[in-house]
Amino acid sequence: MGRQPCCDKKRVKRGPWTAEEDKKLISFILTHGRCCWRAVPMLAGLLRCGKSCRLRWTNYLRPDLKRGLLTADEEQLVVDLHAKLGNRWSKIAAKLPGRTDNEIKNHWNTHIKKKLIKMGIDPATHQHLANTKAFSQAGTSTQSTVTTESAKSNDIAYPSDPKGGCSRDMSVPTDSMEQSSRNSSSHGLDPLVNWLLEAELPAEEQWLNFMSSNEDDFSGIVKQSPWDGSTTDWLLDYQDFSMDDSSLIDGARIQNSDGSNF
DNA sequence: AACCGCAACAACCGCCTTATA
DNA sequence: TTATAAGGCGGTTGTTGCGGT
Repeated sequence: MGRQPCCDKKRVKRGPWTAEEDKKLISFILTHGRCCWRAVPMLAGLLRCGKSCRLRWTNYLRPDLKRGLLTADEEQLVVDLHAKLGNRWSKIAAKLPGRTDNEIKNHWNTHIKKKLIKMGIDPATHQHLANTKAFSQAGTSTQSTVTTESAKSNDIAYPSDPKGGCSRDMSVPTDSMEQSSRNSSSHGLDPLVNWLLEAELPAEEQWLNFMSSNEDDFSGIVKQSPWDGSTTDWLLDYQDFSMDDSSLIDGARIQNSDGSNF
């Protein structure tokens, strides 16, 4: 007996979400909190797969999401964490509040990876591409797995970085990353990275938990949700959008009333 | 103006893990 | 203990917009 599909693919809508669908989903979750995702489409009046709803909410509609490109510091942290954790995007994302695994994964693949390659770093292993002529001729260290201290510029700082990145012995073989992540004190990570790896950051669900326990009390949501003062403004703004207003989808998406992104 | 190639990112797919009956 | 449902994760694909020709 095979696994059942998560939804009837013939009956669900696919592709980009419309503003109206977003509105329905947001409205539903604001009213009921997050419950069983499989039931959400039906209850919210959406012709979408529950999984699709979850993804849309998690990666795009959650009010605590930061929008826009990763900052240099965030990018640096991603590199450091990736060196330790590998492609565990959800783990990495957990250390960057307001960022999603999908966002980080995309940013890695489109930006960071290229930067590292340009710098002569293998993005997979975080080691210098030792066998490339250019770097071996330049006398670059060949086996140091690299992470960094801090990013003060847009460039990722790496040892032997021709642009002058800082150097540090970070010889953590990729294969042992899992082990290293369990015992981060065994090597010389930044205190910040260590702390981030060990600390349980506040869960984004906190406010949702609150919502779940106060489903009938919207005043409470307005008082305590991360939307804070801009909450109602945003909701009003959102509801003012025309359904055909594709700028909502294509542009900076959801913005505070002062124009700043969430 | 039209076409093409590329980059960016939203969304999907399939597998894995976890919870529960 | 096992089967199943549901959520979560990571890899991949599809769409869109932009710059160059």
